Amino acid sequence: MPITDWLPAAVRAQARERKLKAGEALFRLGDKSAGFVEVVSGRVRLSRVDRAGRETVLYVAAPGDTVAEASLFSPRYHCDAIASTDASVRIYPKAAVLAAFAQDSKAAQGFAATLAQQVMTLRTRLEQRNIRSARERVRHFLALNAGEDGRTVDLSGATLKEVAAELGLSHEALYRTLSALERAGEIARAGTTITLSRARAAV
Amino acid sequence: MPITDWLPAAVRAQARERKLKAGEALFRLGDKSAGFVEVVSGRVRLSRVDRAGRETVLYVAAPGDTVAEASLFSPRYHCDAIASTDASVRIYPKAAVLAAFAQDSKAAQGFAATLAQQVMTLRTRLEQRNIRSARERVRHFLALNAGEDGRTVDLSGATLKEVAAELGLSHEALYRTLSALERAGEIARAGTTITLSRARAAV
DNA sequence: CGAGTGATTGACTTAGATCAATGACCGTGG
DNA sequence: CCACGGTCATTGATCTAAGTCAATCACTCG
Repeated sequence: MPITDWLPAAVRAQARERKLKAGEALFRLGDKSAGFVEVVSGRVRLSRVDRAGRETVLYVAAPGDTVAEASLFSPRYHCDAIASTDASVRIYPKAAVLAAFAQDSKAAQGFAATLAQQVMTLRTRLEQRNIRSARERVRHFLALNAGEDGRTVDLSGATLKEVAAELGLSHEALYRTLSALERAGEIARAGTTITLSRARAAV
Repeated sequence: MPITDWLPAAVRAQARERKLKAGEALFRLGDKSAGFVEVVSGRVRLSRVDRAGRETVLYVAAPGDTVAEASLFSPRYHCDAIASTDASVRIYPKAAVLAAFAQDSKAAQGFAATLAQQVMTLRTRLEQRNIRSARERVRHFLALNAGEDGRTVDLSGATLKEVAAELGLSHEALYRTLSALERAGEIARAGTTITLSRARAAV
């Protein structure tokens, strides 16, 4: 869900760019919230540090991800944001965003729609993680990512390693599972595309 | 995030109640969207059925959960909603909700805030699932759920079995991990409460 | 032409799932 | 008032799927 889908150009124009060195903090728990953030390059992790000094990672944002949307409605940040690699980000000032929402209810709806969509996607992904078996997990993934025709999955743009990470599997496990499915005749692979065979064992 | 936190009473008053028998569909993919849904009792699953007739579960909603928020912004539902048990739900009519948002930008913001909060929670939960080791997973959970003092986790209201499900562990694994942590002196347990010991090995 | 990365496959190990059994509680119906 | 059925909490034994380590091949990029 690219940010351009819902954020009015007028607001986007007010973004502040910022470069971060690996290890540098973008904001810290308790800081006054400046706005929400889009990661342009690098990785930024959100985390909390407990009394014992131990860091608990909440999320690792990759390019294209946005974080701290909730800070729009809160005076302070609720966790730390730290660059895991050299990174660059865009900060969308809270005041500008909220003003846009107040004036233009379409913009607010677009924002809500994007968030609702994300909630759905995340719930689905979480559901996926409840599946224990690698094979079932991969089937779940393929079923959900099949294109219009319901039987073709196009991976172009993502490496299998990335898919493995999304599935919560080691890349080796994914390779093996895919070959097993292929050997079993459930899928056929051609380069960047996977085709589901119609003949499927009943569940 | 209870629905009363953000949905204006005027809209709540317009909810339609509906009872479902186990197996009965609340809506189906492609149906015109009536509004979003709060599950009052029972379980409702969201799923899709692929060409081969195989059902892929996207999410299982329990009492208190809301589903199909995104349908507010879409003319049709994008999946099936089927009662897994006898269930009752409340449907909040789209028109009423959207009208409230248009008139009262506070309501729209409240909605967005709730969604943003959920996105954060879900991302965190997903991050948790990326942790392979049961022990680390439990530590992550405890660190995130520690109360104000940063070292007390109160489980009242949730059984350990429920916690295990949330963590994506078998309940046995959770029991064992907790006893191991206790034996190791990392935590102390007293009935429904778990206390983190300050003395923690450095990471 | 190396260096770096993805894709793939083999061998080995282990953490956690699964199956099982037990005790503590709790409500409830006779 | 108590026996009975149900659920949670807990622990033991066993098994296997998936992680980890490792090696190879194909590419691509300066």
